[in-house]
Amino acid sequence: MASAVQHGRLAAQAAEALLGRIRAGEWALGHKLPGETTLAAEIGVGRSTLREAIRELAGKGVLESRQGSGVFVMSTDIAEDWDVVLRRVSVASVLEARVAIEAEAAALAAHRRTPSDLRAMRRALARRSGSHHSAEEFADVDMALHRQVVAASHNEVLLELFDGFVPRVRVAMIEMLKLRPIHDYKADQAAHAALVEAIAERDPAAAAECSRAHLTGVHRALS
Amino acid sequence: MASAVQHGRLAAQAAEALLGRIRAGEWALGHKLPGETTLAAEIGVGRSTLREAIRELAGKGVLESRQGSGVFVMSTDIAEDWDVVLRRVSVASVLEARVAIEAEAAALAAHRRTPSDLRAMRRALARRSGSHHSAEEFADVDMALHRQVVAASHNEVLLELFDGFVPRVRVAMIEMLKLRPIHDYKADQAAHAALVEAIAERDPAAAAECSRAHLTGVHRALS
DNA sequence: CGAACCCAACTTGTCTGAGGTGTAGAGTTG
DNA sequence: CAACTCTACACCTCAGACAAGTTGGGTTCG
Repeated sequence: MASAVQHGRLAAQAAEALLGRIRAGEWALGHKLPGETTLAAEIGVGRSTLREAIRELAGKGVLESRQGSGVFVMSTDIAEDWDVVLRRVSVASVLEARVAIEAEAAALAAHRRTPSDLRAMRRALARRSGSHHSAEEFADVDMALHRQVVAASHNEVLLELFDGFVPRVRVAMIEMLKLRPIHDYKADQAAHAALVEAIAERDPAAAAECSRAHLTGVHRALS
Repeated sequence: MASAVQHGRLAAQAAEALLGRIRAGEWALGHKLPGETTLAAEIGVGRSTLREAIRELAGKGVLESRQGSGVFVMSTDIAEDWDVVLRRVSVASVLEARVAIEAEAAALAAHRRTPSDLRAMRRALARRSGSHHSAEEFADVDMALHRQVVAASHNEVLLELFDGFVPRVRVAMIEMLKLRPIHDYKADQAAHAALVEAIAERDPAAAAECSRAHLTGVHRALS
C-alpha cells in the first residue's frame, strides 16, 4: 500500500508515488505510462496535479512526455541529487564536512593569499561586524566571509565543494539564529577576526585550527 | 529579447525563460518571484503552463514554492556536473581536495570504526597487496581501500564527496601508473598499512597524518 | 495484392474559472 | 509594547473545454 502520510503538496505526493512504482518496475525503462486521465483517476488526483507531478520527475530526468504519444520512462534511478542528499543528512554530518573543507582551505589560504584576497576578507569581516539586523542578512554576510577564505585558497575544487553547501547551510543557519541567537556576539566576531589574522600572517596551522575550533564550536552549540 | 525560436512545449520555453532571468540576477538567491498570475501574463502563457514550468525548475532544485508565501530562488545554477568541473581543474587541485576529505575522514574513522569496518579495510588492504597485474586493476583496489577508510568515518556527506571524485581520480591514476610505475612498491603498501593500523588503534592524529603524508607524496611524485 | 492516402480515436498541451488552504502583515486591543 | 485578530494575497487543486500531435486501421487506387 502507498504511504497514507499526507505531508505537503498533493503533486509532490503523486510524484513520489509515481517514482515508487517506476522503481518497483511497474513500467520498464523506455516504456509508456498509462494516459494522464487514467493515471490521475488511479492515483486519485486531478489531471493538472498529475501533470505537475510528471513535470517534477521530468525535471529530474526520470520521465519524458511526448505530445500525442505518451509519457515514457527515461531513467530508473535519479542521479542522487546533491541537494537531496544535503536535505536528508544530519546537520552534524554537514558540519564535519565543512570542517574538512574549510580547515584545509584556511591552511592553503595562509600559503597563497594575495593582498587582494586579504582586502576582500577584511572587507567581508567588516560587513559581518556591521550588520546584524535580520537573521537572513547576518547569514549572508557570514557565509560571504567564509567563502572569501575558501576562495583565497585558490583551489577551484574546494570552492566548488563549498558552494555546493551554501544553500543548505544558509537555510539551517537562519533557522538556528531565529531559534537561538548568538549569545556572545563579541567572541564570535573575534574568532573570525583571528582566522583572518592567521591567514594574513601566513600561519597555516593557526588558520586551520581557528577554522576547526569555530565550526566545532557551532556543532557544540547545536547539541 | 528572449529567443524567438518556438520549438516544442510552451512550458519548456517558459522554464528556460525563467532560468535565464534567474541567472541574469533579476531575482537574487533566496528572494521571491512575482506572483503566478503576474508572471504568467508577463511571459505570455497561462497559469497552468507557468506552474508546470515552475515544477520543472523545482525538480532541478532551482526553485521552491511555499504555499501562502510565494516562489523562491534556491540555487542560481543547476548542479554543475562534477565530471565537467573535475575535467577542467588541475590534478593538484583534486589532490588537495582529497587531502581535505580523506584526512578528516581518517580522523573520524579512528573514532568511529566498527570491527566490521576494520575487517573490510584489512580485506581491501590484502587485495591491494595481492594484485598488481594491470594498472586498471591496481587503481581499482587502491580506490576501494581509500573508499573503505572514508566509509568507516560514518559520514555520509564525506563519502558522497569522495564518490564524486572516484571516476576522475581513477582515470588520472591509471594514466600516471602507465607513465611512471610506483618505484618503491613496498614503501607504498607499508604507508597504507600504517594508515589502517592507526585507525585500528583509534589514533585520529596519526590516521590523519598518514593520509595527508601519502597524498602529498603522490602530489610530489607528479611534479 | 500492395502501396499510398485519409481519417477517426487517442494522446499530451494549453487555457480558463472557480474554490480551498496556508502565510504574512496590518490593525486592534489590553 | 506585546499579544491577538483579521484581512489580503499567495500558492494548491480541481473540472472542463479546446488545440495540437501521433498512431493505427480502413479505404482507395494502381
